[in-house]
Amino acid sequence: MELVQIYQCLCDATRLRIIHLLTHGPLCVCHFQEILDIPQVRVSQQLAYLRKHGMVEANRHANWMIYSLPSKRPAELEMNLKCLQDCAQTDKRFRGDLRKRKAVTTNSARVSAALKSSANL
Amino acid sequence: MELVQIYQCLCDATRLRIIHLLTHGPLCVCHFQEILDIPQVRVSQQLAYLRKHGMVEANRHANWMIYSLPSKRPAELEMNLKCLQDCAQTDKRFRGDLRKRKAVTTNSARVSAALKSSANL
DNA sequence: TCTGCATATACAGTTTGCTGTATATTTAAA
DNA sequence: TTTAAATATACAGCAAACTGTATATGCAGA
Repeated sequence: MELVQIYQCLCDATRLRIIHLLTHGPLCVCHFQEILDIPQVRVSQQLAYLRKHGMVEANRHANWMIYSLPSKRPAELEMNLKCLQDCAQTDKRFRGDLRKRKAVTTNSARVSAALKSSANL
Repeated sequence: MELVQIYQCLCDATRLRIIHLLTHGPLCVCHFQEILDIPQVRVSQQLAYLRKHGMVEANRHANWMIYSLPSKRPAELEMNLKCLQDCAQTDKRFRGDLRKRKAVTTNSARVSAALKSSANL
């Protein structure tokens, strides 16, 4: 993976929030929708972009598509994800996303089983 | 500085090489031109983009414009620059740029004085 | 097999960005 | 004050990306 492609994936606010959320574990589309508070189309479109660029992996569980970071990650991606996590810690928006994330994932019992079985972090 | 803006500055191959070069110290436009082997216009345009986004600072020394990273850098920028340096170490292209950089800066005695007086790294 | 839910894709409009050509600006020196 | 060197800007063409509307796909249950 080219370094510049990593930055291309991170250079849009929505994608950046998606990737940041994924550094804390897999999520399904409906979760992104709720956490980010944006229409389903936009979530799917950005996820398609990230998939196309090898930045995320998708696994279907019944009706839900569970997205996660690639299980095998080149060094430069790993470093940048770590850097992103560090930077996000002091940012209001990212912290808010994580708060919502916790609320959303603990409430949806049906999906959480699928999430667990997809966890590769 | 917003994190996403940092990634926007790094998401173009030319800009990425420019920023990487600057992590090793200030340079003037003609140096970029020679190291990157691209026309002067493109260098100036990308530098204008970076300046507009607060990613570089410019100082005139006689005919030359010396570009450098901002003297005061927020934490998230500092972290990402460090990460970039780490990632670049194993990349052929970036290593080649640094090799050229060394050759170019040691050869142009006239400009090197200006470079030294601008060094804030 | 029909229905509903979750998600994806097609398409179009608009914006942003990259590049090249031409021209302008700034500075030092003759 | 003219000239040349270094750099910047204006403009246009084209490609890429973001967004919304509409529609399609895949899956599970009745």
